[in-house]
Amino acid sequence: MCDQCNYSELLATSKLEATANRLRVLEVVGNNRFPLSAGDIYKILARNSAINRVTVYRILDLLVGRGLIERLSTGGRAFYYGLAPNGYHRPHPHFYCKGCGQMDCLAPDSLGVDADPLWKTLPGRIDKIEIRVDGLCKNCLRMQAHAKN
Amino acid sequence: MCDQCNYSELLATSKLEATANRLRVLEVVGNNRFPLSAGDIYKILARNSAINRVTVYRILDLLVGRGLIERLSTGGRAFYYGLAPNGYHRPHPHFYCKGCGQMDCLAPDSLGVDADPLWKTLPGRIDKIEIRVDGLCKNCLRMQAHAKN
DNA sequence: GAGCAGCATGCAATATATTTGCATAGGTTC
DNA sequence: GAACCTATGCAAATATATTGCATGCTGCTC
Repeated sequence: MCDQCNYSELLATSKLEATANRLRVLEVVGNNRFPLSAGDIYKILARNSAINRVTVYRILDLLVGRGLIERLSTGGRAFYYGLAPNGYHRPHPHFYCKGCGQMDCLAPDSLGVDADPLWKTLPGRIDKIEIRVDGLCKNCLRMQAHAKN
Repeated sequence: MCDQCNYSELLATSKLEATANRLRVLEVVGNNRFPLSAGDIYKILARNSAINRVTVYRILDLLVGRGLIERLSTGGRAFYYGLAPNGYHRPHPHFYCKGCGQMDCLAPDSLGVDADPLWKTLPGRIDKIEIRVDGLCKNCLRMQAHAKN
């Protein structure tokens, strides 16, 4: 969720025409407090007005390419999308619940990471460091406990 | 790659019958010095003797379930499989080259991670922390530089 | 040894997520 | 207004993974 980001402005900054569809996609991704899958985003958008699945994929690719949003991988099969780190958002790890498939953002400092040694030794280019914590969320944990009884 | 793991023993420890196929899958995963996709594993196995794609998937699921191997997600669409951390292998991050799709293991200490704050605050169960560094490997970097000239 | 249960495997079909090819519609430029 | 560019839509294709059902093997019981 972002209260400070102005989405049309973000698009403009990236030299992208702010079409209605792009704005809607960016809003859905940006206003959600956890990352969503392409399918989720499509469903949300389609509730209000017609849009094609493929258009959503294309816009997501475009926005990822311009660095406005980031593409996260999960323990599952689909990619998830969230607002990319920028002036208002520091990079942060994510928690993926294997029970319900829900992906959550963790606080940027919930995990101390020191990447310096890596930058010094890796003989390639580093674009991004993705950290994902897999497990069971509080709810699924409780449900599992009940199921056992 | 593992010189110290005895694969039949590993299977036995997990109370799994050491069928020829399971051993072969485990060997391919274990003897490779970087994680492989299910498709890669299938292709390697099929070169030597007949095996069904589905059997490979099922064996991989089984071995992941028993914690013998681990399933890694990439920036791409397929899962990759590597020997799971055990007495001989410490958990370690991976490097995924967006250029060639190659996934490599990084040294366990290449990245300093302090997960304590997380364990204390997260109201759920943590099974695994997956760290993936995305970028371009040395080779792809060079190729890209050439392409520009 | 016949019958049966359990398990590993194979084959075909299906599901899921994503991508591609091609057509159209709307604007911009000459 | 013709040529062109870009965003979008629709249908089909692709890649990866999963499911359902059939087969064959092993060991067990009677």
